[in-house]
Amino acid sequence: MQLSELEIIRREKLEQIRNLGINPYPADLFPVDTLTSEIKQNFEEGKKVVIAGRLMRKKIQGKASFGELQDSEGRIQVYFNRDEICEGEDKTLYNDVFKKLLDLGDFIGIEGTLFETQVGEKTVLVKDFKLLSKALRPLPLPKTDAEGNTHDEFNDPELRYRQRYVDLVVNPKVKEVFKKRTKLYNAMRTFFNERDYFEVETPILQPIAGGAAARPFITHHNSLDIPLYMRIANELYLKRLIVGGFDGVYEFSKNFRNEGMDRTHNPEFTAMEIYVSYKDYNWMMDFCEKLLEFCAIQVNGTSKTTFGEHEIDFKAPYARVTMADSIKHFTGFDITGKSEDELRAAAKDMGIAVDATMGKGKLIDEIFGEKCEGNYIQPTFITDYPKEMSPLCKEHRDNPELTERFELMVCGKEIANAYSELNDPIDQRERFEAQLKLAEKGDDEATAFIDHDFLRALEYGMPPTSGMGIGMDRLIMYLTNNPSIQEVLFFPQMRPEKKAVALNDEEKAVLAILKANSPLELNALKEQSGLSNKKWDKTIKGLTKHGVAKVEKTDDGLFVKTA
RNA sequence: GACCAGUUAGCUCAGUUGGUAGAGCACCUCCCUUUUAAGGAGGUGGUCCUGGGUUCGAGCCCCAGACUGGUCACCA
Repeated sequence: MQLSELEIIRREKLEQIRNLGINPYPADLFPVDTLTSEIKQNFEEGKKVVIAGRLMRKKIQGKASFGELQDSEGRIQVYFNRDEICEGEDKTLYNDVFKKLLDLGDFIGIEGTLFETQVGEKTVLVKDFKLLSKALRPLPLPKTDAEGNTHDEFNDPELRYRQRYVDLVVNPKVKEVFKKRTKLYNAMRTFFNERDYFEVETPILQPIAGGAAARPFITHHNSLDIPLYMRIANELYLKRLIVGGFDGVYEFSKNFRNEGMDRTHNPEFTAMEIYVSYKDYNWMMDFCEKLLEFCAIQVNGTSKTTFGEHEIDFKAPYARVTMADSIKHFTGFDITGKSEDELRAAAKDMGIAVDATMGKGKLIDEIFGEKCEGNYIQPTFITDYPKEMSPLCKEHRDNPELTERFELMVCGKEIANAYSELNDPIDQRERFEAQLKLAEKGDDEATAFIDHDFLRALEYGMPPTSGMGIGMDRLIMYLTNNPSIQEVLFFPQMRPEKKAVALNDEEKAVLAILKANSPLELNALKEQSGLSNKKWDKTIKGLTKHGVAKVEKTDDGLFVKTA
């Protein structure tokens, strides 16, 4: 590995620290008793504190210095005075360890007392400090000026996502996003647990990837010698638990879909799914709007949130519009009672690309997606979806062409999807068979396998149940005003960083000679390689460049050795 | 998948018609005992994303590729 000048300097300092008898990575606990936030909130002149964190600023002014210590809560100014730290004659701890050997980013522990400087900055007067962990790589160091402008911000998205640990250290706003994410989870758990709904865990490795239509990741179990799929949804398992007698179950489900990536799609993402027995989708709408109002307030302190140019209010209740009314409102076309051909002609008139394979449901869905969906900025329930789009949803009590389904639209995108769950096992089997036929015809949105065990469960009887799924990543994007899913995932999926260093044939051959006999005199190696002058030159340069071989000059001549 | 943009020091970025690669911060040396994005003086640091090509000469022009971001398409 090629080290930069800065990294070499830090490694040399590490050696010097060891030479002073200081362990740069001590094992023993450090008795932290205060966080920087507590110091700021309950400031008390002269109070003794023990704090720890990264040294993030170091301004040496001769025999005294200011610094900044960053812990999990933020930063506090620290003041290093030579004679406070070194009471005797030996000033090594200040002059050498602090001034020369400590770098920005190093973890240190500090014992000190609180005071305010002449300009009124709350500060820890350092009485003693201890190196807790040496940082060998330099951190980027954004700075904020008096007007709040950030200079040299660490803002390259590629570096930020690939090295999220660095992003979190130097960009405090990033940490806030993830704190809110966890607050959202906690708020939901509180809301559900208060109602005695039961948090469960269901299989991620599934023999049939059911519950949604998406391409799964496939893997293989060696001792069973069967394929297994990473779940694309957990719906069918939660319903089995309702069959088993739980009144309400929920799960935060990491789902995996082997599809394209963009700023709203990551191959793994989180859905919250909840199923409650003896309820229907009307009840679930009431539940959903109360839940989201509660969550927004828990996360942001208010039901209002800003997303891009929009201000959204999650305060309940939300408007409820049937899909037919929505289409009538935005296109003037009434879909009720229309035949497939009439729908296709209408869609075509609206400029929507249609083809002969599209059924009624698909046509309606296209019209809605094209002409209506994007208009719903404030939270709005769209209800009563066409039957063929919803194979797990109960038929509408008033209209056999529709289902008892709603989606919650916010900023033109779906964030929740809910049904009165289909619990008629015969109907369910027929819907699965219909899906199977669609899949055989080549519709890749249709589910190609029938989960017979799920049908068996339904045959034992599932109570009337309403279920809902919420896209957690999308919801937290709204609540933190982030237009990209990568900003709300700690470690978004990225392409592999680098291809492995590829050596060419000459380089491989020379390396093989060298490995058998290292170090080797340079000219001897050259002769053994049998390469022409030019080839040799290129090859040895390539090897040193890749850091696999090293040329050293001694009094006896030039020697090559493996790195 | 298509199109557009980007990739230069640890970080953020300049880089003129193709002619010895720059700044700020960071880093190193020296001075400085209540400063605060930035005290003073001096200095070090480069795979200009990779590989080809054009050229006397390429960070810059041409071709191919990698990665990233954006828009669109596809996909819940």
